[in-house]
Amino acid sequence: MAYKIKFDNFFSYSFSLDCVIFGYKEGKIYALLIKRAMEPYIGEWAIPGDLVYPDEDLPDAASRILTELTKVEGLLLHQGQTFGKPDRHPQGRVITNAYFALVRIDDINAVADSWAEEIQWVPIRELPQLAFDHNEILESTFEQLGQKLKREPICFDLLPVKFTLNEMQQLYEYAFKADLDKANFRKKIKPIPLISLREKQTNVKHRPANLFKFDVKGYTELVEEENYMFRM
Amino acid sequence: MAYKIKFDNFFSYSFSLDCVIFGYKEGKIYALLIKRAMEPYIGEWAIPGDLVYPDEDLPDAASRILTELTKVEGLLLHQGQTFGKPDRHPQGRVITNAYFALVRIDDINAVADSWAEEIQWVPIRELPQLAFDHNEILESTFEQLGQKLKREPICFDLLPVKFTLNEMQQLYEYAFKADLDKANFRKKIKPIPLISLREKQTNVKHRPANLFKFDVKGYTELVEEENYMFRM
DNA sequence: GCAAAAGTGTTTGGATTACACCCATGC
DNA sequence: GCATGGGTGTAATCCAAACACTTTTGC
Repeated sequence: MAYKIKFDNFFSYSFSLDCVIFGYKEGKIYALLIKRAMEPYIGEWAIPGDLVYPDEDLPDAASRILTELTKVEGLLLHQGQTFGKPDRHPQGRVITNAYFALVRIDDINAVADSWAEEIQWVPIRELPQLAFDHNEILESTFEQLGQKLKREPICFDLLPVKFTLNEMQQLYEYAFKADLDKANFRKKIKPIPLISLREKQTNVKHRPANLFKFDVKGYTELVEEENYMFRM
Repeated sequence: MAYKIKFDNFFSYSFSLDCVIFGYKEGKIYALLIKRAMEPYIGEWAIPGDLVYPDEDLPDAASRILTELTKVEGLLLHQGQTFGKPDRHPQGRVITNAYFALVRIDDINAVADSWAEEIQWVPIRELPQLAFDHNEILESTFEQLGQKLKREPICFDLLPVKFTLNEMQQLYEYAFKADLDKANFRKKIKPIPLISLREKQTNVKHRPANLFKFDVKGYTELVEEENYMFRM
């Protein structure tokens, strides 16, 4: 059965990469969407993506897309699912692989350029109808983000460098669609090495919360020396 | 930046699918490998895989490969990672997606045909050097299997239909490279709906163990009616 | 009886839960 | 003072680990 069709005839596929950019703000997780400035699906909202260049490795293509859109460099990218329905792209057989990046919304200044007419941060639970099979891609990728939030300390890539414990709690509440008890949440995160800054929230009309930052070095040591496993 | 190169020039990639077939026997998890009967890497051990046909969806291609090799049909297939280093295939840009299937070793009778000179079940922790980047693919896929074994009742796809609790325990011990306490293991699986058959092991030189089978209907009801979550 | 593995019960300590209470700030 | 969230303590409960013990089979 195999290889009945001449091997070379198979070099007629295209391969793209869709880069889901997640951000977090005021209790909601957002995805960065673009309004497409080109066919197909011109004028519709979509995940930023591009074809993979002939000599480009997949993570490099994901970095490139992220950097072009947000000017952010050097971020860790996570591979998601691959989508390849024969008819998913109107112009031919294009298989696409989702990648996702976690960014601090306030640190980046995404601008629409040749990519897009317009860009927009949309709460992941309030998505409009998207181009291609991008609703499916985004849902599956968010699901995977949820899995990773449980076992890797990547919430700190979404939170501001200095954050309050309540901001952290709300991130998990949104991701898992669950209400958490404040006291219990704080007991649970006790083993995570956080540096308590001697700084407080400002401009709040209630008792200001303490600011923390993630202790990357302490975390690495914990993992290496005491076999610590992050779990939420 | 985007689309500087003419779109059509991009339709020069090929896309393949590698289908990792996992089986379980006597305390070890195995993968089914083929000895390649064609170039490239002729004569070397590899994961069975094939190019995806132009009008074929990815899960269909995975099913096709599985069926051609093992004659087993209708199994659930799980998507794994995608591998796309530009130089991973000597004959051009071939991006590949791993899929994995779980089978009962004794139920299938895999035969080498046009695919392969020879086929072999190899314990996943004792792999030889493989063709392409297949060592990397297999390790990543086994890692993913481990993740799924923790949160989905898929161990029953690997175990014989009638199995002993010790066989089940040993599967988890191999997957997680850990020794488990018998009494505690049995307490842990208490909530999983198993049907205790009125049958015992035969041909053992010690007290024969009771045989069980997974209660699919009971499991589905538990999930739907009581929001049960499988967890190991 | 003995070896080998099946199968079950008890104890203990640590984690999770629910809930109550006090604290600091703006107005 | 009061509203609003920040921040902490306690008791009850559940769960997991450690370990001991009994049972059933072949030889």
